[in-house]
Amino acid sequence: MKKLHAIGPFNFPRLLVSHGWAKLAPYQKVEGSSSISYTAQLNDGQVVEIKVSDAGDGVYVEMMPQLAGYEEVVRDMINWMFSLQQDLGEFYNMARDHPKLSHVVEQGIGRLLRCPSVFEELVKTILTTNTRWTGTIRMVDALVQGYGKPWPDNVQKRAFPTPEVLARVDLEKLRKSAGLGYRTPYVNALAQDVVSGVRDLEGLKHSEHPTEEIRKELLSIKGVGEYAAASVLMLLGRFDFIPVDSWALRLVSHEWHAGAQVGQDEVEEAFQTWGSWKGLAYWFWDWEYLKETEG
DNA sequence: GGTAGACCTGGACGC
DNA sequence: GCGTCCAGGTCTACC
Repeated sequence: MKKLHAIGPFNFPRLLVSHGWAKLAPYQKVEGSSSISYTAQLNDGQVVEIKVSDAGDGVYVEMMPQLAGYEEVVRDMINWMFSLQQDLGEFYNMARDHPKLSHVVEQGIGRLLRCPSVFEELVKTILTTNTRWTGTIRMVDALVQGYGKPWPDNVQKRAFPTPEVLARVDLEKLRKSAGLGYRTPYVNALAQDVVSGVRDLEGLKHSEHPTEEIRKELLSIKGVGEYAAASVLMLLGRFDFIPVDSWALRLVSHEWHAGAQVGQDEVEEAFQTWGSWKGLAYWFWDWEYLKETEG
């Protein structure tokens, strides 16, 4: 078991619930513990199970089977997925004395759980659009079960399908078996663009291009609109835009407009002062509306 | 640039 | 059990 340190402060349990990704395959909660596992397909095609547990100031990582020569690959993967090297110091300095955000500093929250690849991030995000959360879970599960490579030790566990597999899939079969509906050609086209080299999605992780440029690149993907682009930007560690969905409109409406109908402009305006941390401020805001609806 | 309608599915609801 | 309606973002055609 290997320990990886995080840039502090770090809150593992809160990272797992930072958004819904932990509930989507091939992430899986480890029964009877606070750990999480992820079934990963390595670059050479081997499938491993990676168990990640809380280590206080970082995480413990266990790869099964323990393959020699892959320590660095797995370390980089986990560092990225759990945002271990993300420095939120500047955001914390802004949030520290703010009544709606001081809790992020006190609790060491603000990181978002990621997928190992931007391709997987985008496919999952496309599958969150125009559907309920239960629909997203169903579609992702069907994709993984239908097209993911199995872990040899337990074939019930499968990795997320590669772009190569989704690029050459039978569209009608994908549409029906995974229930992706009209999203089917979007996922297939994205996979084809990755395989053909038209898009270098993984290069976006460490790109030095301005956020607006990356946003335009994301918006050029069929099925990715403003909400989806902003969501993926957040997962890339860029918080200049807010993923405005119907829920965001509801929250802002109740927080600042007494329940009156609002649009994207009002949401952006509400967080204008947070500059390049806008998205994160929105995401972890202490919403009055949530307290009301939770009773 | 703005707007309306279509896309697709599952769940809620009424009968 | 069946039919209808609705919610959820994005795309496309049209103005």
